[in-house]
Amino acid sequence: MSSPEATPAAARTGQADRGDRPVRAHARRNRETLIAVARATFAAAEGTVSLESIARDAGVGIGTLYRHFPTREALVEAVYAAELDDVTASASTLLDAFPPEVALREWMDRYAAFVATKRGMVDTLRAGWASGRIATPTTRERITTALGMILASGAQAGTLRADVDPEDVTAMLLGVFLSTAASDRWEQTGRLLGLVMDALRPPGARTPPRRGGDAAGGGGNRPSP
Amino acid sequence: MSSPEATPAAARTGQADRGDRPVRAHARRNRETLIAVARATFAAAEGTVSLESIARDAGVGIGTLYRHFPTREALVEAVYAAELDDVTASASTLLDAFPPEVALREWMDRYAAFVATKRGMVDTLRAGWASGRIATPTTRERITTALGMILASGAQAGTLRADVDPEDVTAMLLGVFLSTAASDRWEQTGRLLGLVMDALRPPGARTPPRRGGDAAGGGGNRPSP
DNA sequence: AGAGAAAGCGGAGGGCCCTCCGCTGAGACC
DNA sequence: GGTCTCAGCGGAGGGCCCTCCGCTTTCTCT
Repeated sequence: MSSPEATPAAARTGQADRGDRPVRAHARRNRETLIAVARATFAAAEGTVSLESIARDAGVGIGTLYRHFPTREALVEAVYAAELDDVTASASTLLDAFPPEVALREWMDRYAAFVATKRGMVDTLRAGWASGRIATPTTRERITTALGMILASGAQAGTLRADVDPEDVTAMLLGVFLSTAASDRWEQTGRLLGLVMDALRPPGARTPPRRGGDAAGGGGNRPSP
Repeated sequence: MSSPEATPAAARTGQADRGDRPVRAHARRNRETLIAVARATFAAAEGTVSLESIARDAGVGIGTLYRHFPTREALVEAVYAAELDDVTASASTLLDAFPPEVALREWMDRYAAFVATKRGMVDTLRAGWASGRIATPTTRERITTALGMILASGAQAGTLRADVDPEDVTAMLLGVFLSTAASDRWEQTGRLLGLVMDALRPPGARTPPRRGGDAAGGGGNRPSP
């Protein structure tokens, strides 16, 4: 995802390529092809996906796939990270539109929906999350940042606790997804997220009736998709 | 332990029931050897364990291992289930000794500690939990039953919510373990269990200062980044 | 005791994972 | 353009997973 290495202004070749060409063109293209094929394959497949089939479909050798993505997790994370922007970006959008505690629940739902579409890679994603191999520096941090923004806003408004570490909430969410997002336990995911919400409200502010709509003045189930 | 149907060890009693085929003595011994070897190997190993090495160490062919345990999960669950009794049994013991909400937290801690010792099989356990392949009929149910006992007791005492499904709490716990029990995030596990406790208290009964910036009771010395 | 049946055994085999390494050709420099 | 060089390529190879099937051993019945 990043181009760390910096070739010292190799720009002056015949055709200037926007000033920065650290990687060979063909290598970059291979990488992109691999991600594209992987995304499609992961989305289509239900169970495990063979990396060799991805390499084959992308028209490269298995060695090339492993050159670009040293582990299965690396490839999965690349696909996952590439699509995560929508989720993280929606945090501030939601905060503009709703009070923090409503925005939080809504954001959780969106994240859950996002994860639910990752069928073909859930297993790997799961293993990677759990072991910290995935998302420690990159992805998880982005999630935690988005989450932290909402939590801080709610803390200021007094509708969310101020004494929780956003990282703990991230872990909690991943845990909920890990334990429910695999099968068809979609409603259970919703109930568990409700429990998480309950844990995040300040002592006095819990809404007694649990089922139904949490309301809070704005309709528990948001109108948006 | 499962032991689907244990015919009286009619290894070679003169008369055996004809409707009911006893398991051959040697087959049973093989099964037990496999579980014993697997338990030792899983406990010793840190990462993934080769099933072929288990079969080899048990002195049987790989085919025999797969005959007894058709999937890796089946073997892991057999080992796991065999040691689960201590945990489930402790539920009623704890209820005798403590008020329900204290017993609940204590029980969670014990379960967490138990899972934490399962190092060599966490990955498989995780995948099995998440997919429902493990523990759906057997193990998970035992956990849920133990948990339900504590929850019911707390509900009656008014110190725990009455409107939560024990199965949801089981899923929540598994989620917490799934997302933290892998690495050394032991203290995070504690904090997350604290959040779960908060979610399970009835609206009025939350203890305001207890957890938070500092820690829950014992040694939450986690530095927040 | 002897024989027949089938439960149970073991390992070959095919597929996937990931590593390693010799070769090719893109790009830099002349 | 021509040459040099190493980034990048591809696939062979070793290990593990799991299946399949012919052979062995145990148990039952006579």
